[in-house]
Amino acid sequence: MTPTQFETLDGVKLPYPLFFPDATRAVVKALDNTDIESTQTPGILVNTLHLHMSPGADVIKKQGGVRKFMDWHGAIISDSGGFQVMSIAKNVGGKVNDQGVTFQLPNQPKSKLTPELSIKIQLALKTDLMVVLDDFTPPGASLEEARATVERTILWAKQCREAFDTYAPKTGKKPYLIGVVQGGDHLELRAECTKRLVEIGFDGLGYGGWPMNDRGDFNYDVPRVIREHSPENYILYGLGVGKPQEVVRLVKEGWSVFDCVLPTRDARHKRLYVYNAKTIDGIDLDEEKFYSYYTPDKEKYYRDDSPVSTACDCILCTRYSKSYLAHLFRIGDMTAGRLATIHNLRFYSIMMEKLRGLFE
RNA sequence: CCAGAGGUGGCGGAGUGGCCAAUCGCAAUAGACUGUAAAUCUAUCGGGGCAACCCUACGGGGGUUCGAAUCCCUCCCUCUGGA
Repeated sequence: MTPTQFETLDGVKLPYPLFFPDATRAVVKALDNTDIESTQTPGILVNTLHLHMSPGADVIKKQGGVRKFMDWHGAIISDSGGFQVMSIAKNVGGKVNDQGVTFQLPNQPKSKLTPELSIKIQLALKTDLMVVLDDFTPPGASLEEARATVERTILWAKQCREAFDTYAPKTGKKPYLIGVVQGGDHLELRAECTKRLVEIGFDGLGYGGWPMNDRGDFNYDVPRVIREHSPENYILYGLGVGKPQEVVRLVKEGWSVFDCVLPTRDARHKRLYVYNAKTIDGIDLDEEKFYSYYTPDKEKYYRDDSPVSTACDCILCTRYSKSYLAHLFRIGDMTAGRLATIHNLRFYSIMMEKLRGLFE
């Protein structure tokens, strides 16, 4: 049986599937909590490494966890910093070895992360779901390179499991602990990695990072293989997944948790998602093209007093016109990014509501 | 009327004899963005062949020169100060 509900540390139960927008540094860019709540977003994701660097786990621990720190009432999950192993340590500055990772960004203090420290920080953050530190397999990695990252990922996964069992509270609800499958495009390696992680034992498995092939197409073989080798009751989590159609398809294939920067980043970058249907009831996620991109600052919208979408009940669509939004983007006001982000998050939450039927 | 300053591509604004179809910024158009180094980045941006080419272009007209947005003459217009 695929799990049907996600339980927070406070005992709040949320129905799957769940999409958590990224609040990497304990803030969804351009929004405050009342904005996020208005989009009916059930939870958010924060990042271990970023919060470790600022304000520091001690600051947040002292205040009782991120939830209290930022006064967020929904679910809150954390990423380990594993993705930054690739995006920062391997690309910009830093070192990776079996002991852990050091990160060095220009004009920033050096920062270090080990599997144990990542878990300790996440426990201090008091998130509802946490992820093991993993060694990212870069896109296009050879079998040999991929195997090396898999071995290190397994090693770290064991250490994370041990750290979790040692330091997690002995009583009460514990956070979910998620292992991460690496292995790149090598399916047999993905399968092996999955099996070995299951052997160690987790509440679920995640994978992601850069799930596209060379042509930029989403590779659905990888999640399929992971699913085939995972126990029925595992939470399957698409880390950093994905575009709307990708989320829809993975939900249909049994994946239940997602986080992604796309809706929020795209919003700030003037890409809004708009359902092709005229009303919310009319939305059909089974249609091949169920949505379109809307670029808000085009000249042709300067005088358009209609709403961005009639198949949306967000603040932007119920209150403001295309013309007003175009104006806000044109003059570069922050409110443009805010309204666009609210809209895109509502787009995703509507999508997840529609997908809920598949889990009942 | 006199004295200064100036008129450059949709706009702002460089360029003062050839390397200028003309730096750059804005606007416009197209694209990218997937466990956030990102309110970012990339490309195009006079017309046509869409390359090595040709045409129309730097207020109008005329001239000097092998060659002018750049020099000279003249006209028109704008701004500032003075009668």
